[in-house]
Amino acid sequence: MGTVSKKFFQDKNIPRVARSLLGNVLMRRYRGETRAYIITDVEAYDGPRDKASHAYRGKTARNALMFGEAGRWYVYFVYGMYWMLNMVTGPKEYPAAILIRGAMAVRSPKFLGLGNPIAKWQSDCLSGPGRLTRALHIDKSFNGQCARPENGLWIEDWGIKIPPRAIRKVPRIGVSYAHEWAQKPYRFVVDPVVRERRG
DNA sequence: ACGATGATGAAC
DNA sequence: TTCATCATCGTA
Repeated sequence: MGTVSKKFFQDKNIPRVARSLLGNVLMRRYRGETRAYIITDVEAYDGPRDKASHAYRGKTARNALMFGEAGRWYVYFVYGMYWMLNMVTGPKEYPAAILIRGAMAVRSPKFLGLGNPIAKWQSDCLSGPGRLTRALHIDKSFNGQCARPENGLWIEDWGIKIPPRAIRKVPRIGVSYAHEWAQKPYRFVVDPVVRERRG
């Protein structure tokens, strides 16, 4: 329970960290209002050999954060329109990050911390990394920030457990250029059907 | 299936 | 300095 700290993200097993992030809660404070989003869709970008990763061709001005300390946001711009929200993960100098692709908005902040089953929360789905950052007003100003409440964007553990059979391991999106790495099941999604059934 | 829309990085 | 590409999305 409580704010997820740097230590959680320092694990060298990046796919494992990505998977454990499902069910954690992305928190956003914007113009005096705090909103909560249960993370349902993530992708792991794992180390210098991952051909799908920005870090594959070495350190550059854009990706330098991926080589730095875990627990900071890595936010970059793609396709002339969209901001991608990533959490820097892994040991220092090991370039890795987790892209947050989807979440469920918790409608009623009154449920904060009550441990209600996930199915009983009235919520809206945010599907797609570009839609998510647009909805949360996330832009480059978060790049390099620590994930802490003071910075307006952080992650909390509410003790929500996603049953293993509700998690689909599938290939990552939009990385067909990555050859054999494109097929690796580094995307973790909470299956919406199972999510409804189980609660 | 394709266009919007601009940063990035590699080539020249 | 040019140029292809891009961890996407909305419309068709």
